Amino acid sequence: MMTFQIPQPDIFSFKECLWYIDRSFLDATHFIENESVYKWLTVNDEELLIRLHENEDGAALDVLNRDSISNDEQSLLTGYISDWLDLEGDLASFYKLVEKDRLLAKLVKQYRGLRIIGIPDLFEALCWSIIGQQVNLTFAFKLKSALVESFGKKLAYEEHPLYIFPKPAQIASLEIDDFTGLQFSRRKAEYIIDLANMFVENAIDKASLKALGSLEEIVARLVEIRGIGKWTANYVAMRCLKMKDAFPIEDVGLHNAIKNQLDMYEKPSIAEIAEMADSWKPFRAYATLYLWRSLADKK
DNA sequence: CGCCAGGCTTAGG
DNA sequence: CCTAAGCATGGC
Repeated sequence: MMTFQIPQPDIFSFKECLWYIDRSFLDATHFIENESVYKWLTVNDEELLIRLHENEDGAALDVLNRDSISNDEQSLLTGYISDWLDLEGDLASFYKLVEKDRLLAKLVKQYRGLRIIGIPDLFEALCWSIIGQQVNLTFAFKLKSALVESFGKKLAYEEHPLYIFPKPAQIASLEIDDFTGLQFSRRKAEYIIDLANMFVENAIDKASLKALGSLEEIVARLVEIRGIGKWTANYVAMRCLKMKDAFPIEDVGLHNAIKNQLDMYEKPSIAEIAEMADSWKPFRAYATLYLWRSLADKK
């Protein structure tokens, strides 16, 4: 095993980030034990078993299946963690922006240091958001775990199974019937298989999507894909491309969070949300994150 | 059993 | 451009 520190920003709470990761405890692509996250990553075509935890100097990363790593590997791993936990995100500016906000002022104090937990792999992010469409989260986690356990690469950490999310080529070779047994709807199976084919044909990739630059262009590009609407496009822009102003305004969880926080009798309309979210620009993704977080601690 | 769920597509104005 | 209906699969 070898260990190194991850440079971390001033405003950062490992505990809050861990809470968010642990929320998807059914997700077999990671595992949490003793406040440490275990995950297999592919770095330069090699599989590394990492353990992310916190020590007296901040966030630290162990590579469990290696005695040493190259500088190149260390910088790739550091970059991965930074992307995963959004360590570059400017929380200070966001907190400043909402310090008097009627919804967020309290939440950013309560969950200070929580950062957007990313899904760095674009294919995984898109699959996950398609899975999450119009079903409750409990069921969505169940679907993802079935997908990963059926078609992902099975590795392990000691006695715990730990998987690598299936590659597009693997999914592209499947039929709709391969999914229905996993409780996927035929429609979602179609979307995911078609998407996998796009990746195989290099019709979509993270770098060129990011290169489009603006949120509007990225969303416009994504919604051209069948099965991806505005909600999914913004969700992926938020969790994979780390666009700080991405805003899944149609999100039911967001609606419920606002309703709770403002003690409303009915969920707010899209128009009302758009209006209150105007002052959250250009950090609407972060506003969404903190509102989602609040759902676990209903008032 | 009924309503809801971190929506999308299609048909019809 | 906007609205409504239909959809598919469970959780609670």
